[in-house]
Amino acid sequence: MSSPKVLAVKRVGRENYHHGDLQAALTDSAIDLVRKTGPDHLSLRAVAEQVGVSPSAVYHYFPDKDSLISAVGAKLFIDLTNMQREALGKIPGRSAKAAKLRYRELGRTYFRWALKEPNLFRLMFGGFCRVDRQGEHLEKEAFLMLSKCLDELLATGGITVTMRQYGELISWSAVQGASTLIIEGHLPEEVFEVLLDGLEIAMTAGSGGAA
Amino acid sequence: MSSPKVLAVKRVGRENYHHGDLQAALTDSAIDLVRKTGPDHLSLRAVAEQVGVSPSAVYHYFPDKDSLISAVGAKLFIDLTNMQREALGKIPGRSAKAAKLRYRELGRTYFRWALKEPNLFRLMFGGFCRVDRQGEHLEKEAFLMLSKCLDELLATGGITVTMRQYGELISWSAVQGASTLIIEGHLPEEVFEVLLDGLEIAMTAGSGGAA
DNA sequence: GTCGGGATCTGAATAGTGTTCAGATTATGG
DNA sequence: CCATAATCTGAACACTATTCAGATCCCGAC
Repeated sequence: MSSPKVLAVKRVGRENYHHGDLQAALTDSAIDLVRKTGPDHLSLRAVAEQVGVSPSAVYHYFPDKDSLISAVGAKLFIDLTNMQREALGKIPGRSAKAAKLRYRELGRTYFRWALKEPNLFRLMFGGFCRVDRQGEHLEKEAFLMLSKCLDELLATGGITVTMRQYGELISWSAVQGASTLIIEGHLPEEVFEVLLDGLEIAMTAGSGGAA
Repeated sequence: MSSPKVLAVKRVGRENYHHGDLQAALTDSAIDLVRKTGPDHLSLRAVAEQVGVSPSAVYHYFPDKDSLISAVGAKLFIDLTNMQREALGKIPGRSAKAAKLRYRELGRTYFRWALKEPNLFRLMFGGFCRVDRQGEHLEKEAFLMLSKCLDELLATGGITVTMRQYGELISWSAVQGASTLIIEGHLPEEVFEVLLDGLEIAMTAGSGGAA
């Protein structure tokens, strides 16, 4: 994800002036720096330098630093949604077992993302980027993947009718919360799988046993 | 909470030099400014100015700005824990109803804190402050309040034996996650009560009905 | 009392930040 | 091929964190 190709694709001509796609190069570089330094401590000048451009050039594509950060946030939400979609794609089948696997993998993907790139996760959910129109649209897709997953669980008897209506809310909140608490050091890493066990049991509401 | 007394308690003598408790005055002022500006965008110089002291004076009490922020974080965790304790104190009784009320109020207190002071909440859980020894001790107290609450729920039949063992994890994660998602604008404010309903039902695992 | 030592705070300086803007550079359409 | 628009630079401004030599004050020893 997030374009592993070379940053700052320059044209052939002179040293700088008009290189290929500065806007994307800037956000890519910003992601790279945020990953290392954290969403605070991100320097607009460092981003410009890494791309090989003057600081003021940034202002032709973003009105200010916060807008650049918001653009980064938008890109990260796209990346995460894509990973969720891929994760689901790798688990086919209409069985109850497959449905449960998909549900867990949805949560794991979310958590793995947070654990692998805590600083990017902090950028997304730490009040750094203001959500906009297309952000809502994207969020709707991620939400729908979860909904569909829950519908399949309901159809295969994986969850009760009563709990189905709380499915999205409880699942998303719990996974989001556990991810935060773990990367901030308030809970040990191992508890996440335990949480998934607990969620599964809670949603089945007495029809199943222990993990 | 957090000492509503006048900031920057000065001694009688000259204008500045040796005012009462600079360390506390600095953290109080920092809290005040973070509340308005957010954990990023906090200026050490602004803190110093609000207290009426030179910027370099800060470095006699904190090695750097991050340490000041960490101190603020520690204070906020104390405040939140105190509010939880107070909330529990206002709901006495050993009945099942009282136990459920206490459980919900614990979650509501957490959420109300986040909703009332989003910037302080972000400071606490946004990777700004590194947790230390006494922080762990404090966290243990908050965790124990939740555990006791769950024990009482179990004793009064409010939750199942199976779910009891996941109680702290699911509750804390879900409340933490929902608070984050709501203050960041990914979920509407009203869903929090719905989440509490869902949690209660999930923990009772089929023995109860709808809210 | 007063005098020295230690704690406390100041002032100035350094290096780095976001942001603005006049102008230099380059690409492109007529 | 040239004018125009898009793109980027360089220098400037106000602000930031951080350091350190020295001014200031409190307190205990004489």
